[in-house]
Amino acid sequence: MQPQDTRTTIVETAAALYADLGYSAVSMRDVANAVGVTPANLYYHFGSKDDLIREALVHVFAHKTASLGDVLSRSEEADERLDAFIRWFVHLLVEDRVFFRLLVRELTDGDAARLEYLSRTVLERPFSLVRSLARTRVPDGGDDFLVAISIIGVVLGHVQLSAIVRFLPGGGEAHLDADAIADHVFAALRQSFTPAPTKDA
Amino acid sequence: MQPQDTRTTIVETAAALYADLGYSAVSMRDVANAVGVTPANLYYHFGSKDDLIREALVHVFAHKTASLGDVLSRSEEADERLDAFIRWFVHLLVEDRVFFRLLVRELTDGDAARLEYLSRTVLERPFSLVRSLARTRVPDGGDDFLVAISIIGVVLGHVQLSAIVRFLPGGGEAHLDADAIADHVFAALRQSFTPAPTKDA
DNA sequence: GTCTATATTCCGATAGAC
DNA sequence: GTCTATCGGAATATAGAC
Repeated sequence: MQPQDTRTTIVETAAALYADLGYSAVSMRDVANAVGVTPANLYYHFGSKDDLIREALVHVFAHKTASLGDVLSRSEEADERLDAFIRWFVHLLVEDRVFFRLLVRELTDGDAARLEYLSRTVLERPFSLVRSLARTRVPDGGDDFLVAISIIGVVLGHVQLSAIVRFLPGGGEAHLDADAIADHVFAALRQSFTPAPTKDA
Repeated sequence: MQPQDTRTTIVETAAALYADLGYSAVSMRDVANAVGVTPANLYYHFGSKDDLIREALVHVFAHKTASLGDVLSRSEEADERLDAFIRWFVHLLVEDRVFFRLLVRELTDGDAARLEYLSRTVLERPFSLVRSLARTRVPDGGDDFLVAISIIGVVLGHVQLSAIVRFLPGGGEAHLDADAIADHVFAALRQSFTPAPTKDA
């Protein structure tokens, strides 16, 4: 975070506040106070609150999937690639709280334009990679699109439900560990999307 | 919605607005205008905005899982029970938009007290049922708690990602149908959590 | 039980000095 | 580029008439 230009500090501070509290719960005054400047300063750098929100989203989401290509290019073997993706995605969601929470907020509250932007910039690339991963393991008549959604969805669901794990019977700290989640999801998906021996063939 | 007492109308109107826009984005004026009364009237029925939010959540979540017991008691066979749960849960999330969106909002923004309440009233019961379902199919050394989280999480993830399905390559209306999602998730989970033939045994 | 009227604080946003 | 000062309106909430 070192000393950097005010504009970047504002964007990063705003993103963290929006992730924690939501857009409408965070006023321009709140952001200004957290940064240590006056509200008027924010209006010098950004035309409106909506502009600041948009820039904060771009800042957090941009280039977030850049490393995925490298992760997947390390192996040609299907299981290893699936494992690598799951581990990468779980760690991203668990460790980058701002990214995870803004992602969920956008899935819930984003308008069509922002959702389309989000899809193109952060999700389309990993989604296409996951979908081609899925295509090699989907059973006859299966839908590789839905398989890809399941892979992404089960990871998202796990991280989201971690908010109540400690309130559910049998839940404990061990179920919140990123590697434990990744291990479990990989073991499940590996079996799920490997064609099983059919009984009537 | 027929003519009913003002208090109930306020609660239901508020719940719908909170689900769509979020708590802080909806003012007491907004709720009052939507109901057709004055803001002062809301403060006759509810002590504060937080009280109204709390009552709206209780109204939407209470007894929401009452029908699950009946659904699961119709069969003793493991696959049929898993299928019945998945179908019931997918339809609940897809068809009750207010419930689904308030559930996601609480998972994201709820404080510990509200999350504990949410867990007890809506999630603990289905969770325990899913967990006992899981216990019969989890492989040796598997964690039935994480299996239950996966089952609930993949359904939640599917419905949540439906917001961007139309923006992803290959996505279409067919992938938004509740029964199509339920069919796919059941087929996937059935294989995933049935012990597969082990190679080294 | 619902209203009018209002107190007080906070909101997004702008003008203009430095 | 950052500030002080402020505008007009909207926020939560209350007092008191009907």
